[in-house]
Amino acid sequence: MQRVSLKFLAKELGIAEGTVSRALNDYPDISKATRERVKEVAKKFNYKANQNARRLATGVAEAVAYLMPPNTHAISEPFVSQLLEGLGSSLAKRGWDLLVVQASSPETEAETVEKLSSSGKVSGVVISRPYKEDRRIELLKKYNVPFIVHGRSVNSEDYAWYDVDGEKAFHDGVGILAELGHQRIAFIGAPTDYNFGQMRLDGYQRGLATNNLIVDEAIIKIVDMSDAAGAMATAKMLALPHPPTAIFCATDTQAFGALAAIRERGLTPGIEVSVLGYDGLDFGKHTNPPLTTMAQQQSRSGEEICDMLLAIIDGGNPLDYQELRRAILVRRMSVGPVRPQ
Amino acid sequence: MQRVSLKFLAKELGIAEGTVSRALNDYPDISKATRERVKEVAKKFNYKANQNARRLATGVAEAVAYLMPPNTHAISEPFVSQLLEGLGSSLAKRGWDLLVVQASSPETEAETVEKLSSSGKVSGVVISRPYKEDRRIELLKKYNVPFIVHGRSVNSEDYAWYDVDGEKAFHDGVGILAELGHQRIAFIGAPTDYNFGQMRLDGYQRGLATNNLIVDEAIIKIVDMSDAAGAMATAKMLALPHPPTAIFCATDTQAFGALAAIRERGLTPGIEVSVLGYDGLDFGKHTNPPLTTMAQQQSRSGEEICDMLLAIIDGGNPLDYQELRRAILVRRMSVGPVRPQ
DNA sequence: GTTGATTCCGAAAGCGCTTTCGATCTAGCG
DNA sequence: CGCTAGATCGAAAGCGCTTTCGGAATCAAC
Repeated sequence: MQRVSLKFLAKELGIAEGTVSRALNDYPDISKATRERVKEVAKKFNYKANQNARRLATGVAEAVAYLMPPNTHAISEPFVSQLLEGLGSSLAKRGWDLLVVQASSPETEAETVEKLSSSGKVSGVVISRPYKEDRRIELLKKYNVPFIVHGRSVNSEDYAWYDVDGEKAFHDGVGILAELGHQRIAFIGAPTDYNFGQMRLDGYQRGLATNNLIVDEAIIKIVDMSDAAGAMATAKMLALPHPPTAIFCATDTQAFGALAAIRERGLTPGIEVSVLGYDGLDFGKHTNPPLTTMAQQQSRSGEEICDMLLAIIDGGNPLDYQELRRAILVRRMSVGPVRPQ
Repeated sequence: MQRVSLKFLAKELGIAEGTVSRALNDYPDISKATRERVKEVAKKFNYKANQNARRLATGVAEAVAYLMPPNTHAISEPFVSQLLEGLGSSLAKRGWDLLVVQASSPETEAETVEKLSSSGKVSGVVISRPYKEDRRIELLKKYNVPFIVHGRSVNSEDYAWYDVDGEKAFHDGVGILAELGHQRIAFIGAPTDYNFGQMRLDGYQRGLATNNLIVDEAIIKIVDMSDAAGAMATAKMLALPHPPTAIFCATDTQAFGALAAIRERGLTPGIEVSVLGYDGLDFGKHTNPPLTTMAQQQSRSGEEICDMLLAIIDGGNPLDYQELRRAILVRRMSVGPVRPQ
């Protein structure tokens, strides 16, 4: 099959290559007549511009990259899926491409970012779940690539981000539990080198203070974000002489494990021990019992992040794009009033 | 920041541009001495080749696209996530890019495939969940793009695919249920314009025949692949004068809904009504009760598909790459022996 | 009929890289 | 010492597109 190129069309039409290009791109200095003629022939031969040539010539990539979180199996996490979905559909409207990039290992991550930045493959990038101090962010700034961080690092003043206020959510969540009479509220947290892990812990602790509850390190566990880790942490805490009456988990997945561990011990989650999750996974509807959790209000984050990024690519000031969203409570069955002993 | 290009390096080194390029690409006609000198300087200035120029010059894209299933919210489905994850990591090893492409609407899907094929953006594509007759497959064949279908269409002789034998799985699943004494086994299926939907239905029906069970259209429902649809179908069937004692669902998500509907009616899934799912979602561990389901044996499908695709891109014959995997039973709690009336 | 402004298009350069071809230089050999 | 075969590298063309620049043609106006 003859590759149909601009040259081919030009020959076919008997006009110059540059003219064809300008006609296709709606330059004003091409008469309506020839423009239409060109477009017609282009359609007839099913012409599609070679993107690589186009990108090389214009210098714009018309593509953005999503840099996968640095741990494994991240994409299986629902938040990544949702984000990708939003990004993809927003980008598609504009005719841009979405690149999904995985650093093969944590060590090559910097390399990956550098390559992404300097190779001209993308016009912007979005990253998720930053560490407190995140090297990727520094690199992105250094290379002057438009980017959005989904989440925030500790110093987040000088770049664009989109985040949900986990600190506040955990503070408020403790309040909700306290109001139900819970005095011993455990915390199952995520690694605190992730900033979100730290912030949720901070919120939890501030929540304890606000409600005049004592901090007990024995019922604060920082573990992996898996159901197994959540289950193990829960089992340990339930075996304590003075076990918690409520458990607040940094992620829904951990909470799923917590529910299982509670049942495993012959107790009923939501009655004898309350479990509060965070993430708002749909799937929580189907756990036993359905999981009460904190969720972002509306989940158009992918689209919103995409819009922010495109605005910055178009010359917007990154500092104008820092969005903090609130989490709200999704009431299901895993949280209840404290049981009188 | 001065963009460091080949020209820049050449000037810096005092040698020709082409020589630098060949040195970097390990051509044998460059002396070891200059090759090392070149690489050193390249590293010093942090040179990264402009991918667009490179792709234009070589004519190879070094990228593959994953074409999202044509319905909405597909990426949230775990199978897509897993697939993407496998594809991404395999590609990363080779230094290739993964493009995630969404057709903005079903109508533009053909257009999307055409553009993908003709624009030189990718060297190969993978698509999921084909229809019985799938236009995308025809286009891909027509444009002669290397591709792998995750799943199969009705006529699957002349292209490469990777599939799990759903027909057999459903046939065998019915057998498992029948062995437990179930005589009225309902089927909640997926739309049969998807070939997998048809095949699972076929398997179910053949399973009935094998076990000498009668076909009752009242307990065969083809619905959307959502928990809500599964719940609604289940509720209707349970209200029948002669309700099923077991329900076999085409997807785990539907099965989640089925469990809910059964409980809603005051019955206990796994005791009064058995539910068998299909997909092997991890999450099924956490339902009430945990979901028994059919799953692919090992789930390296992303990597395997990637390897197949790369082999075809490297000149392999697509017909050598047709892989059929078996599903196996994951025993949990939602399936039990039939209850004597 | 000349001038000036417009409109429209052709020509050509250039994006940054790869790759072929041939020139130069060195070494080996009779 | 002359000749040939390698070993190395420079030069240049080309990938397919965009975009600037200027020339030709048309038109209006004096």
